Amino acid sequence: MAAEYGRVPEPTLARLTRYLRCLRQLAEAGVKTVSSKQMEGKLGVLSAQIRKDLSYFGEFGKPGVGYDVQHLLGRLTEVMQLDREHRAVIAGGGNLGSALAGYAGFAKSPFRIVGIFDNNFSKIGRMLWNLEILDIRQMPEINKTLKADIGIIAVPAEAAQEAADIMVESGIRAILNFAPARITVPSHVAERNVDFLREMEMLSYYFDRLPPEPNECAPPPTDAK
Amino acid sequence: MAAEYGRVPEPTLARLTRYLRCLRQLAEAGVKTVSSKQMEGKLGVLSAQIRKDLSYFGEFGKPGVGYDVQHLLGRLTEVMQLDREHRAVIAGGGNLGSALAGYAGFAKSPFRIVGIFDNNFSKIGRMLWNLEILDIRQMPEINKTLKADIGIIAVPAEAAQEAADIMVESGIRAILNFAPARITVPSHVAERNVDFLREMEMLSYYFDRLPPEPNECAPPPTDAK
DNA sequence: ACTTGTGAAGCATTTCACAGCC
DNA sequence: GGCTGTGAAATGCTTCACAAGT
Repeated sequence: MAAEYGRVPEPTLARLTRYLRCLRQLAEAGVKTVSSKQMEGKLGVLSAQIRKDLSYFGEFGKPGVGYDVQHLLGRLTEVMQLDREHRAVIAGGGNLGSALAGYAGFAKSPFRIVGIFDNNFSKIGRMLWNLEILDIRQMPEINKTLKADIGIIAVPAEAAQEAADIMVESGIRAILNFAPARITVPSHVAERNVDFLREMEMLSYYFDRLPPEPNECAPPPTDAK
Repeated sequence: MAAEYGRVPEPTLARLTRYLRCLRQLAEAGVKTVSSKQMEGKLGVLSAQIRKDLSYFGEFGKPGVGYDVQHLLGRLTEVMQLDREHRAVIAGGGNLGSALAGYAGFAKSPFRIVGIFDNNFSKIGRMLWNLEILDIRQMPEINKTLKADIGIIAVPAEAAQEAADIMVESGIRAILNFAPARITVPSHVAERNVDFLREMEMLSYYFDRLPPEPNECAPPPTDAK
């Protein structure tokens, strides 16, 4: 296990999760076989890109035929390590932490929320869904039994680094940071950011820089490309 | 207005939002002047990268001195069009929509949530924070008065495309999609995705592919600041 | 006839390195 | 001395195009 594949580009990893979703749908629909060209039609990713992405992890297809849906689904699930349960704790019992703890989409995923923590005494002890909000200062001790390896940061920007530090001390190996602030973690801890304020700011940039809405007329032959 | 800068790489725009946050902090701290090298120290972005990014939009610095914090902050805020209010509507009155509608971080941003919609009659009419949940089927009509230009999709994956279509029909010009599903929009509408399940799946990949935790030995010369 | 897997070409972004200015 | 702005080099990712397999 934990096969070594050399450095895989991050965009490839991101697309892999899309291939997986597509394959799950195909499997559910009972489709036996799929070609990279068919997936291009469904996903809008060039077939050559799909084949190149898959080639980082092995040879899964048969020339002239395509890929066996079940087999490819299984292999990619292994590659992404989504074939085992991942236990996660949340830091922050506010709106966002609460929404994440109750997210229905986790049910069909390998991720389980096993603990929720806050530093605010008015929240500690309260129930959120089926979990009691615990004192974040006790996370290192409590996680010896919780055994979570993923930490989700859902606290205000100012508290994000502090939460990250406690998670690292608690033995967390991967952190998903929702706070609009950069955190620093040691190199043995994986980290990704979900920063929706940034995404909104980027949307803002594109205002008045989009093509005009086509009305009824034939589009002008401006071939600005 | 709406100055044309040629094609700006997306990674540059993403970093611009980080420069802005850094500059706001510096301005608040009363710092007058900053060099790209100092920002490299704070952000971990190479000074040459910072200067190249800024060069897409103009020449803001003085050789030998650096950048005037207030001036650069103002110019970048204009460039990103964050100097005017953006009105946003949310589709989906569940956990996530509710958390977004109540997000305290919007207070210090140019973004205002002006409406929240759902298709579920058991939710329509209920109050969420200070807003009544409205019938999403009426969004095209209601948005004539709301005049929102950003739409936030916080519905389950299966309903995401439907929500996007109604938003486009309502005159929305930019969509932020939180659903773990790809949506299709016309080219005059900007679109970005916030897909935290994907981020968790990518974290999963890195398990057992991280360097080992250092124990007692001399700390590595990581110059994290 | 159709599809995979992959070198090689093409393109985009990052990093280097330095002339010019304070 | 220190810093900016920017061509040029280096790197990394995507797309092409085709030999080989079914």
